[in-house]
Amino acid sequence: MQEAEQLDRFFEICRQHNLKITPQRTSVYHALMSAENHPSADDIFQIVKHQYPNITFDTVNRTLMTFTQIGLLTIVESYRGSRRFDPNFEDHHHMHCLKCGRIVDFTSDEFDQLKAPKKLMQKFATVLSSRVIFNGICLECQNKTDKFYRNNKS
Amino acid sequence: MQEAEQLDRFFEICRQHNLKITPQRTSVYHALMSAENHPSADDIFQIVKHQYPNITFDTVNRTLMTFTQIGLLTIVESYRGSRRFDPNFEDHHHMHCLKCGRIVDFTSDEFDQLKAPKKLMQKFATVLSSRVIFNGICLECQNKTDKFYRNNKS
DNA sequence: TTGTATTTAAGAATTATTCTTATTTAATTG
DNA sequence: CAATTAAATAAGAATAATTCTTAAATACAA
Repeated sequence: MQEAEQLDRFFEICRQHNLKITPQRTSVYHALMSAENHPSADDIFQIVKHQYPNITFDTVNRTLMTFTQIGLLTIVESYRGSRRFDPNFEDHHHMHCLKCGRIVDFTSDEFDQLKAPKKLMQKFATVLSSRVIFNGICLECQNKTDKFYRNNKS
Repeated sequence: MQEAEQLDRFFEICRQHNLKITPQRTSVYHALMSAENHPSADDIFQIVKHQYPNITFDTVNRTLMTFTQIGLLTIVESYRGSRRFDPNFEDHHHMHCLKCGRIVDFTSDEFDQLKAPKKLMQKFATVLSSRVIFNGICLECQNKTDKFYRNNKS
């Protein structure tokens, strides 16, 4: 999607949810689209601060949570550290590095098709999404000597 | 495994890692074995406090992190809230309720067999574990009217 | 029984997130 | 193009979760 189209889609979705289109919100959305995978609220805050030096972390974080509520984002599963967001709605799966906390996306048609067992559905009314997660050690971390918790700090 | 056997295994693993067998550690281990699925450090703290009223949260939490390092536990993936632990090393998978944050275990021979795509392995030296995660709304939460973030507080 | 490295309790510090309140502003309407 | 008003923001305090620092206590090896 082109940048202009993306912005139009953003404005459209805000209108659909009666959210005012403020410069701050637009800037947060912009930062998100340009951010590396799975940014934290602070990552986005640092970017937006360049444009709006007076913006507060709370505003950025609240905006991200609002975006999550209206379906512009999801929150990524993690093992600790700060919450991380994901604007990528393409089907995809995650590999976590247990040393550095990096989360790498990958795609798999096979994994996209997995269905929840029927037995499980007796406890759950609705399934909204699914994901396959691998945990391991990335190449960069392989030679580091630091100890690590089985599931480590991000 | 019987309770006595479990304790013996615990002592054995502590010895292997040169960890002293303190009453506090033993109590934390005990609480873990009796806890409901995926307890938080505070859940365990509340249990252990009955036996050791002077124990601090820090001791319990540090002990749990130590147990994680020596492979007695894993940390469960989550979308927010406090860290949750899992002493269950049987292969299993998770369903998260996005409203109440409950995490339900389920088993699946099919899911146990999933292999990371070869392409991914160019970025990762080692794969240690994998899990399939479903997100949805549990039956109990289905009729609640509260708003919720796409991925909600635990 | 003694020595010592480890572990603990206590409390302070840090990190992440959310709340409260007064002010500002987007966007609707006259 | 004002005036109105509900929504959004900034600022700072509050809360929640976790980790650090230090001095005292203790497991256990010798």
